[in-house]
Amino acid sequence: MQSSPKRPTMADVAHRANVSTMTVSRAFKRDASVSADTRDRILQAAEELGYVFDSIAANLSSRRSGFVAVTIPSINNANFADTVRGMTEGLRDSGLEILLGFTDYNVQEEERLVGQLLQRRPEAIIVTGGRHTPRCRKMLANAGVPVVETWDLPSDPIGHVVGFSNAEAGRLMVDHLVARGYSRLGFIGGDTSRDTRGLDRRRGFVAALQDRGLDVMCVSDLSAFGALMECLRRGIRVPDDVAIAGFGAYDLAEQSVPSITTIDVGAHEIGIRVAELVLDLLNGRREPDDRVVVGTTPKVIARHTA
Amino acid sequence: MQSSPKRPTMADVAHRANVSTMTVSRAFKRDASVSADTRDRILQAAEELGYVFDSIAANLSSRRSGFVAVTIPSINNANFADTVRGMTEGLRDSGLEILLGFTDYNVQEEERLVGQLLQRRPEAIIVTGGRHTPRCRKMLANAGVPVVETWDLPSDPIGHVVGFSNAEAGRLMVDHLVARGYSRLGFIGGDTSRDTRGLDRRRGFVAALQDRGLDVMCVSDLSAFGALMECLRRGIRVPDDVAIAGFGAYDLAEQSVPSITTIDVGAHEIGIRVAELVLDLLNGRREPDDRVVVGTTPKVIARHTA
DNA sequence: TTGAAAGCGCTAACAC
DNA sequence: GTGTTAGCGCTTTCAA
Repeated sequence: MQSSPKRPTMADVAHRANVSTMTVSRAFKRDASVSADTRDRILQAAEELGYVFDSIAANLSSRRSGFVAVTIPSINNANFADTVRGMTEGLRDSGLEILLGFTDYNVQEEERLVGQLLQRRPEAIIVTGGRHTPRCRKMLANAGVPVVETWDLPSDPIGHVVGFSNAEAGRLMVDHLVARGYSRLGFIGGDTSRDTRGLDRRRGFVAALQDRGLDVMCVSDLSAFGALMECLRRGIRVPDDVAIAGFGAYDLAEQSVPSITTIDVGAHEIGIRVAELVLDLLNGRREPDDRVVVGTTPKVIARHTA
Repeated sequence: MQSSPKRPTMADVAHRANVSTMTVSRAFKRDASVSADTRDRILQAAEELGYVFDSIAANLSSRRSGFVAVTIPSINNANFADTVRGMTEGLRDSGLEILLGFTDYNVQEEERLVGQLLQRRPEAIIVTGGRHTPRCRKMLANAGVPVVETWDLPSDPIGHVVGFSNAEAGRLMVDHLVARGYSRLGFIGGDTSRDTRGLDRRRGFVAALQDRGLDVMCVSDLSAFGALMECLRRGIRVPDDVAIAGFGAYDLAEQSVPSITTIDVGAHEIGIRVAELVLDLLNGRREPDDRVVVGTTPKVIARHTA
C-alpha cells in the first residue's frame, strides 16, 4: 500500500534543495531564521517529491505529541458534543489536536481508555466526570501532564476542574418547581448505575424534596421530550395536569410545543474554558501546580412545560 | 510537568528485570515467545517503575501508527455520530484507534484537516462525502493507504466507497409523497452551498418533482421537527393541511407527536461496514486495488406526518 | 526463547 | 542563516 518505492523523507527534500535536513525542518515550521529564498526552494522541492511531513518522527524527537486527550461518555449526546466543539474551537490555531475517546458511561472502560490514551503521550488529558476507578485516578495523577475533570465538581479533584455540581442542578430544579406551586415531584432517568452525573442530579433532586417533605412524581433529562409526547398522546395536559422539566438545554427543548423547561449547563462554554485553561497551563501563563477550579453555573430556563 | 526526574523507558524496565529491551518489547505485545516467568518479572518491574509504554516511539520504529483517520462535518449531528459509533464498535479489539476531525461542512477546512491528519500517518483514511477540493483529492489519492468515502456515491471515487446516493434519497421521498396524494411539494434546507449532501438530496427531490410537473411546498431534514412545531403553533393540521417529512431517522422523529415520516440511511451501519472494509484491507483479506463500493439503501419510514 | 546491532525520520543543542 | 552531531524510545532483523 506504500506509494511504490518509498515515501520521501526530509533528507530527500534536503538533497533536492541543496540544504541540510535541519534547514528543511526549519522551513517547515515557519522558523523565521530561514531566508525566504531558501524556504521557497525547499517547499518547491517538497512539492515535487510529494513529501509529507512525518509528525510521528517529529513527536518522538521533540517529545511533544501535539495531542490533547479527551474522554467523553458518548459521541451521541448533544451536550458532550457541544463541549468537544467548544474545545475544538478553543484549541484551533494552537497546533494542538484532540484525541477523542468514548467511555460508554463506564468507569472500567474509562480506565482502559485512559491507559491507552496516555501511551500516545498527550500534552494534557481531559476527562468527563469526577468519578474514576482507583487505578484510573492513579494513572491520571502520575501522567505528568495537566489533568482536567469536567462536568462535575469533585470534592477531591485529581488536578484541575471545569464544571458544576450535578446535585446542585437537581436542587435548582426542585426550587423552580416548588416556586411554581408543584408539590408532587418525581425523577425520570439517572437511575442507571453508570451515569454518575445523572445520579448526582437525582440525588440533589431527591434531597431537596426531602428537605421540603414533598411527594414524588416526574422530571427528566432528554426523556422530558418523550414524557411530554406521551402526555400528549394520553391527553394529559402539560403543564396543567403535570409539569415536565428536562436537563441540558437541547435545541429540541426550545423547538418543542409546548417548549420544555430545562437546565442549561453551558456545555459549549465548558469546552471553551477547558481549552483556555489547557493553553494557559501549557504556555506557562499559569503555574501547573496551582489547581484551578472553574465552577460553571447551571441555569434553569423556564419555559412552557413547568 | 514531567514526573520529576525522567520517564522510565523500556531500557529501565529491561535493566530492572535483567533482560534485554527486546524481551521487554516482546512481553508488552503479548508475544508468545517470552516465557511466562520472564514476562511476569518484566511486568512487575514495569509496574514498580511506573513505566508507560511510548507508542510514539513504537509507531516510528514499526512504521505503523495504529490510527485510522476519520473526518466528519460536525460532531453535533446524530447521524454522523452514529456512523462514528459504528466505526468505533467495528474497530474495537483491532488495535486501531480513531483519529477524528471535523470539517464544519467546508471543503477548504477538509483540505486543511486531511493534510494535517496525513502527517500522523494513519493506516487508512475515511472521509464523509465525495466532493473535495482538487488538492484534497490528490492528497488522498497519494496517501498510500486505503481511502474510503462515505455518505455518498461519487461517480468518480478516490478509493473505496460505503454510502448511498443523496439524490436518490430525495427522489425516494418524492415518490412516497406523491403516492400519498400530495402534489405541491417543497424542500426546506440543503440550500447552504456547503452541505453538498443536503444539496444532492434537494436536487434529487426537485428533479423528481420536475419529472412529474408538480409545484413546490415543504420538506426537510431535522428542521422537519421545527416545521412541524411551527404548524402546531399556527393551528395548521399535519398531515391534513400539510405533510412534513424529514431525513435521518433521528430518535426525535419517532418520539414526536405526530411522529415524523423520514428516511433512514443506516448511519450506524455505514460505520460498521466501513470498519469491516478497512480491517479486511489492512489484514490482506482483500486486495487494496480492488475498489469496493458498498451501496447502502436509504429507506422511507412512513409515519404520521406524511 | 533471548539478545545485539542498526535504524525509523525527525529535532535539540550547539557550532560557524 | 545554515550545518553538524547526537540522539528521541522503540522495533526490525539477524544470530545464537
